Amino acid sequence: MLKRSFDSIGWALPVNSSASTKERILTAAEALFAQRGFEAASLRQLTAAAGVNLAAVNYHFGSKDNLVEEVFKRRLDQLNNRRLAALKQVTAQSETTLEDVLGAFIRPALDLSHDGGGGLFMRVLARAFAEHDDSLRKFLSDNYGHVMRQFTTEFAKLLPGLSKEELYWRIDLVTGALTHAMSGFGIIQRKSDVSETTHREQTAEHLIRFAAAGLRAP
Amino acid sequence: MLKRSFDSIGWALPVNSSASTKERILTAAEALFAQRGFEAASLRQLTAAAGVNLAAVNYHFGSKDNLVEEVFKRRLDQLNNRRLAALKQVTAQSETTLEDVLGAFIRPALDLSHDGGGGLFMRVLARAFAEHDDSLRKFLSDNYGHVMRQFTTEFAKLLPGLSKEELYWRIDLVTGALTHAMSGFGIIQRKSDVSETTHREQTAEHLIRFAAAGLRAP
DNA sequence: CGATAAACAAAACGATCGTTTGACTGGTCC
DNA sequence: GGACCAGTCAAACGATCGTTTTGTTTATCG
Repeated sequence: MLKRSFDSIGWALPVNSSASTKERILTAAEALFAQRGFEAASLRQLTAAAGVNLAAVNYHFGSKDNLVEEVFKRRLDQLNNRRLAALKQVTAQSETTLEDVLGAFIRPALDLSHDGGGGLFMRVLARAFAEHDDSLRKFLSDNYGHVMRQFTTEFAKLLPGLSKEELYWRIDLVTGALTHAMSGFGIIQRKSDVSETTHREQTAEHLIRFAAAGLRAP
Repeated sequence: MLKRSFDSIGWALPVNSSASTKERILTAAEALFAQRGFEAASLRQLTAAAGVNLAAVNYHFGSKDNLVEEVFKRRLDQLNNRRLAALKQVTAQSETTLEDVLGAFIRPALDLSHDGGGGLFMRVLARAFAEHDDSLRKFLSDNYGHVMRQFTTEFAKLLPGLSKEELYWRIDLVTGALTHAMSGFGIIQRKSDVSETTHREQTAEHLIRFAAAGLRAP
């Protein structure tokens, strides 16, 4: 198989021994999926990392596929809720700027990369994006659709000169830039003398500045 | 395993029966890797699609890993050459605009998605991006580095007001938007009444307009 | 022609995969 | 106490994986 620099996990998983078996599986799954991908991550690696029996996955989740779906749902619901809450907050202000809405779109996504105990989920999502599965597309559309529609409506208000098609295109490109930044693949790497929080805020600022100008393009 | 809408390939591969075994394997591999991923695509599916014997892969390429690398190299070399040629052409003009350089960066990548017999490679690349493997990062850096440096130099000339760090960030975000657009995952889908060529040119125009504004952001 | 080597094909190899089975545990309720 | 049940565990199942082996065909060249 492909030689990877992490044929063994290499770092200890933060297994909370007091957590339930289900929780421990979910936590380990998120990390392992992010690191190895859905197909390459085996249930034997996963259950060993989680400190549970091999059969526990099929017992608690029915199948590996269901586990994948659960890992997704857990984080996507979080992201959706935070995005909508942030959007509600900025639109409640007397004057809402494009940067405000972009912040509500971008910051919860970047935040997700480091809290909730995981922080690797965005890589999972980036991988899933790339997998380009039709059933995944439908799943994301079902779970993301209403959020994207709300943001699109707000963007449209703030960019009245844009045609619908042009607007869809540009939001799509913003999503691409955001996904790329989140996946951490880009050339920009956090320097060791910058804290994770600071780096995330810098990323958000760069993204918002870039995206705002792109959206406002003539 | 994950239920996919294409558990069987579903469409006939354009296997040129006169092509050499090596070529047929490479062509089939590119399509299958794009569709299923590197890990999920089995040599049995691959060789069946290519119309060659199972052992042919290990005979001609040594291993599945080497095959993956060859698939990459073949397309990346093409992309690098076309980008550099396009860049050389626009910088030879009396006046080079930011849009020109962006076109030289973006158009060869978009073109790659539909010619050369494959057209699925960019999905492969997008997947690879998301896999976030360190060895892959090194591989891409080795094969991409000099091209990116040349483009960065040109961008720097055209955007004298930008700090180096800011410039790196913005080029990275442009790359993200480009990758996303190429992967075809976005909400924007080609309509059936638009030809592939037209759709590609529209994509290029949207991308260039968006990226130029983003790069020029105050 | 005979020799040499590259190319192809069929079959099997050991390993690993997701999943299932059946036994055993500890606790809960009648 | 005995019946019940969710949970855990070791062990095994059949399938599929990448790779190797072994033998045959095909082509090249002295």
